[in-house]
Amino acid sequence: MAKEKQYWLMKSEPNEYSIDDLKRDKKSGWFGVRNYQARNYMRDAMQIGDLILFYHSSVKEPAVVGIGKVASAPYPDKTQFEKSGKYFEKRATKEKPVWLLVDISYVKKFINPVLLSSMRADKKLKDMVLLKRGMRLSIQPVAEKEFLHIESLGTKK
DNA sequence: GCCAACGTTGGC
DNA sequence: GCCAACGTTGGC
Repeated sequence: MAKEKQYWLMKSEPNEYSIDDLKRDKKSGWFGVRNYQARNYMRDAMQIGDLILFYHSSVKEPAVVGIGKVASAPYPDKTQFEKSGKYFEKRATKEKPVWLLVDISYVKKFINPVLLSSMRADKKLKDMVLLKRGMRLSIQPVAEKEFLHIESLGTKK
């Protein structure tokens, strides 16, 4: 049941977890997602090998800053069991976890961050989920042609 | 720091 | 099951 490769965009605040953190760690669990739609993408849709646009949000110049890759099957987010942590989920049990996540591995950091403002101005990206009004979902599907275009913008000298 | 747009919660 | 109130996200 090998499906075609899929593409995603995942937002992170760089003071929480940045592309440089991922570069250092090589691989990391995507902890702390507490939105059902984002969880469902990780739990039901993502496949090992899918590529990720790594996006920095809540900064002066929001931008896609690099690429990652889905590196695991979904598994329970351990932070939901940490009673004193901010991600604690009282409805969750070990048998029935509420929140699942996948591991993301580092692929590359862009030479040129692709700014949100330049993506908005780019006709080729006019249908991107990210650019839709009111869109704040932290994990979003990305079309292949959008992914390839952003990758070329980010990596060209 | 503001605030629009969403998502979640909880009373009824 | 509705919906008002509240909380959060995230660009500006």
